[in-house]
Amino acid sequence: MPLTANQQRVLEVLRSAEAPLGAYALLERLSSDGFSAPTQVYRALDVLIRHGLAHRLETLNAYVACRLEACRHGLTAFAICDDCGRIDELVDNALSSCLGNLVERRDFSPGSTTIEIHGTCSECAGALSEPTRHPKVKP
Amino acid sequence: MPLTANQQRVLEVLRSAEAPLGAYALLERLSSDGFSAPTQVYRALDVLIRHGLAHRLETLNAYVACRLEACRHGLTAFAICDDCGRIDELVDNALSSCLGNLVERRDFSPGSTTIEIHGTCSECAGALSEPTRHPKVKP
DNA sequence: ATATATTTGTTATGTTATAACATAAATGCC
DNA sequence: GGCATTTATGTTATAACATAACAAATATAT
Ligand SMILES: [Zn+2]
Ligand SMILES: [Zn+2]
Ligand SMILES: [Zn+2]
Ligand SMILES: [Zn+2]
Repeated sequence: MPLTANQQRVLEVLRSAEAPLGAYALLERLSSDGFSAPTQVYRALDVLIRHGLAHRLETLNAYVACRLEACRHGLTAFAICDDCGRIDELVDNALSSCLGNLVERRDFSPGSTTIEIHGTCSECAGALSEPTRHPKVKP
Repeated sequence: MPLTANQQRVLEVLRSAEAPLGAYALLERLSSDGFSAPTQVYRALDVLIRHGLAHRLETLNAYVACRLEACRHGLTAFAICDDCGRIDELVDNALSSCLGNLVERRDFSPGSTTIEIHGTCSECAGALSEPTRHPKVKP
């Protein structure tokens, strides 16, 4: 199922970004491309997310392009560096089964699961005093 | 450290609710109590959350009273029933160590972690055709 | 009692997301 | 090709969630 022009444009901007972008930040970057209202961005994001090509980060109200193949076949956790804003996607069988067991014990039928880990990435932890690249990130 | 009057009032409303409440829903229920602006609710919530007496559910933009003692001593996951709106707090050592291992392998230093599992609770799964109690919940 | 800090009230504004409806473009059928 | 049906897009307006800024009131400490 191919993407429409708008959907491709949104995906390209997400892919070229080093950190998550909010819908209005996307809108700004796409205004030269004909986008004029948030609806257009949200509509494209909706499709991209349903296709697994992008993710919404609930704790940031922001969006990223999917960068992990395995992502479609498992539960994905996001490691979010609060210093540089970068996102790492984590898929792990142990984690999936852990959560599976946990909800099974409660007779809970899981649909979608959100896991977002805030903290400091290895690069930012190493370079203690260097300037950060994407300072606009929530604590 | 005792709570102020406003903080207690917000906490009481949260405790008496069967499902998470948004800040403006809280404001409505507290308007007869002198609350007149969202700031007042958010300020109280801020304190309650910092004290571990309440939680914010990122995927719902809503708030619940903490109902689990163990909560303060571990990573808490929230099982959110999309049918009835009820929340179950889950603390599990296996899950914690799973996540710990996972981030350690990536040299990521975790701060706070958000885990929210949407799905259907056992009661709602059992009572297949009964009317739901809190229909206003995101999918 | 008076200075200090904290809490509260109030108004305004910022940020994120959706509703509603009109237009345009693609798709499938004859 | 014409025509109906669906899908995508553009546009305007509004809803929902959250914070900034500042003044007034209250608590606390010396
Ligand atoms: Zn992904
Ligand atoms: Zn970093
Ligand atoms: Zn709790
Ligand atoms: Zn339920």
